[in-house]
Amino acid sequence: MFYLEKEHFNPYDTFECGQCFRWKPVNGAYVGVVGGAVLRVFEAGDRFAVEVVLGEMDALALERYFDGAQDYGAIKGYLLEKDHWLKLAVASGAGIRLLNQAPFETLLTFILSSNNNIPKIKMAVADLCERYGTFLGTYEGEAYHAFPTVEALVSFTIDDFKVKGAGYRNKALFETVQCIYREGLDLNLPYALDDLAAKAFLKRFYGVGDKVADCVLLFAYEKKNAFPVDTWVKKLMRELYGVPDVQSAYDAFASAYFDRYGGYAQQYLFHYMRNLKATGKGD
DNA sequence: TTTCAGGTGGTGC
DNA sequence: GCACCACCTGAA
Repeated sequence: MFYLEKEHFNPYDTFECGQCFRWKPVNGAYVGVVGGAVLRVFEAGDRFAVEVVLGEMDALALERYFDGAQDYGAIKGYLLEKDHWLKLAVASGAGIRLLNQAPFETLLTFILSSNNNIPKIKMAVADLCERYGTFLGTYEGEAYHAFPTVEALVSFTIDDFKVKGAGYRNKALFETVQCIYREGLDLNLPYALDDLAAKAFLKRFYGVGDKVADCVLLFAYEKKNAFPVDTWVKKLMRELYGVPDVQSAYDAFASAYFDRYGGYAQQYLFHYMRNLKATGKGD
């Protein structure tokens, strides 16, 4: 069993903030697939417990997945001193942890996210795994599948990628898988590359632009200063910080203002904006 | 029946 | 460079 302190972790904040699409609430707990394992996260007294219910995952891998190397006290302390909005955002999303996910899965998942919405992204990822992923077993009457590998997907046609909810993005999935295979690309390479080179590595793929590339840098390659700029983030930069509605202005503001904790700032602020909308208090 | 969704690639200037 | 625009499709 692996444990996370409540001060810097909450399943809802972490799993519903849009960084991952394979976790779902089950009987008051959260169940999700990570690599070849199925995990269950539940409240255990003054902290949360992570139990491996199917497959295997060692403590080191769990710690890495849950971003255990980072000092969240220090990150939050740095951000909430910045301004009023970050103070509110950090408080409202105090349970967010940035998960360190597998590169191939994160790449394909965020290709599916473009001009899409969260329920449909989840649907597409689930269908992709169900069809082409390795069966991991059954837990509480529910079947679980791993995310498919490059090798498993490379023989499929463009039509095979028309999974439920994918729509026209099937072409991007197909092209990306083909490109990785054809060029014999090592998806572990970007870990060792600097930010610019890593981003260029990702943008070679059809269907990967600035936003998707930044998401993969942040959620898979542990580039914690990556700052994905989507419509929500643009909105909050305009409305909270008075940034003009020009792409270059958004980029310049993000790197100058949030510095090395850009990814964390983005998640706290994003979470905050979405919750404002969800509770009907904001616009 | 429309409209919208956590963008991207293609086109035209 | 930058401004448009089409694009699958489930849900409201």
